[in-house]
Amino acid sequence: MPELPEVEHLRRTLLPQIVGAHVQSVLLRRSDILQHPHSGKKCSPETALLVNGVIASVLRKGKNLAIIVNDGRVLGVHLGMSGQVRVGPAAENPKIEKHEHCEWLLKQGRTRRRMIFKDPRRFGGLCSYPTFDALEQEKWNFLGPDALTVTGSLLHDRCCDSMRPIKAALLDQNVLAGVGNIYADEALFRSRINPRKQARRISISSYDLLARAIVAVLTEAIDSGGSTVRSYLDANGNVGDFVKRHQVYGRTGLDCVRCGKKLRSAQVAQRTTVWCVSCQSE
DNA sequence: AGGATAGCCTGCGGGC
DNA sequence: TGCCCGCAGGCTATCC
Repeated sequence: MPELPEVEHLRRTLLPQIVGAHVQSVLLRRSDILQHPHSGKKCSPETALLVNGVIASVLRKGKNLAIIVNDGRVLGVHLGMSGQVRVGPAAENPKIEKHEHCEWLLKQGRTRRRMIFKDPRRFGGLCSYPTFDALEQEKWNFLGPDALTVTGSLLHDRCCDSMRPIKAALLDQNVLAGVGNIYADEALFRSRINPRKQARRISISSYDLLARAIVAVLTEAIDSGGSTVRSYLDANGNVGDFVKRHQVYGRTGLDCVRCGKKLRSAQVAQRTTVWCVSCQSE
């Protein structure tokens, strides 16, 4: 389940493969994965999917990616639960896997590559914008600050009136962009905060610990290539290693790495949540 | 109006 | 072996 570290690692592995490449053609197998936001003008799938552009940059906010071409067009990419973007050599008869909903032919110098968007569960998708400004005004400006930039006071300001459990606030992309179920549990464990504690009852000093824990765990996960729980692969098709370093996520019933007590799990904010009752008493 | 809930969707693993 | 069911969860729409 791609969260910020997986999307950021994907971005980094994508950059050397696609920046500077010319988008020669596109094949959209499922048109319903491509959205044109209502306030934007409709255009052909080729225009929406960057055909004839030269890829200039790939940006990220939270779990969202944006591929930008030299004439200003932008393609928003969201991986949802099971989305993948992969780049490989352009073969004569490429082996088409199930759920490869879109594929691009890229050319850079004499090198031709094939980029694919695959998403079995289709919680993800592609979204076309005429400009980066449009993407910001229609989507990114509604997100909270990117989780890699969060500070204790920022988090406190955005949560201190909320009656919700802190975990629910962390998962809300309008509060903070990029944290999902895995890294919410990991950061709460590191900062010894009970995931069910009401956001407004958490002290400023605990928010400081929490913000530091969020940045630390996300940074470590990016460096490990993300967490491959089921299906996550980077642009080159490689798995992420961070699962080995999960301290609570996926460890229900196992011993707490800090105190040795059994970790418990329950539904919090409608998500399976794992924590240590003994350690996380803040 | 904030917060809880339902529904979207497929793959996989456990139980029988 | 094979079927069925439950679970996984990011995000939006809808309800309370």
